[in-house]
Amino acid sequence: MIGGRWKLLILCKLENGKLRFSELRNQINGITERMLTLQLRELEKEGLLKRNVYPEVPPRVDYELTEIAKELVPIWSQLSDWGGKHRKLMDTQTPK
Amino acid sequence: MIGGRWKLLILCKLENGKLRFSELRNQINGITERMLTLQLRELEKEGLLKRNVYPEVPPRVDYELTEIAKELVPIWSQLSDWGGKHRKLMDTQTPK
DNA sequence: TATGGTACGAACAAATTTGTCAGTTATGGG
DNA sequence: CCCATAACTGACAAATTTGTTCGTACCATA
Repeated sequence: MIGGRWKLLILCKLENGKLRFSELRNQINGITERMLTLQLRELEKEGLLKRNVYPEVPPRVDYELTEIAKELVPIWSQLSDWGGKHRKLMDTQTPK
Repeated sequence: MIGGRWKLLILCKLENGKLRFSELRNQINGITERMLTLQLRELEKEGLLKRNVYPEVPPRVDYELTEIAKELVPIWSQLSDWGGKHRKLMDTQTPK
């Protein structure tokens, strides 16, 4: 469910609260609008995030983690710690 | 590093000790020899598992988790717990 | 009337990951 | 000599994921 190039990254950005589409786009280096849309849609379908549309002009939409996704936060933070600890291992694949 | 369709599965199988190539092949439903080889090679390069070749005939090779990979065990077991707890969420993608 | 910002969608192409299938090596047993 | 076995390897194809480029609706403002 959280596989692929962007999903974990998106979820992490939402760890500290709601973000708008454009905020996510700006914070995630290299993602295209298309990919962001696709991934957000999938995460929504999977029940990991909630999409809020505000009926304004210009349009405003934001995203937030569901309760279920919040339970994952401590887990991926452990993964992140592991990654930090064994950083050298990852040099083979981080260059890009 | 542990992304893709097979890697976590392979690592999980090795949680309780060494397994031979053929044992992995038999325990992992649906994997082809080619995929198993490729994934094992990558996991080895990444430093997550160790390959032992015994100079016998017929040939024997087995694989085991490295210390570093063992540190990941509790983490993916938490992921697994999370999955069990929210199983209904996953019905969308488990059918196959 | 023309322009701009926001959050997309659609058509298509490129790249990456998986899968299929047919070998290969090495050696002891019949 | 021929066969069987374990663990692969290589050529190629199919499927999946990502990326590129353009277009849309909406209304406010100049």
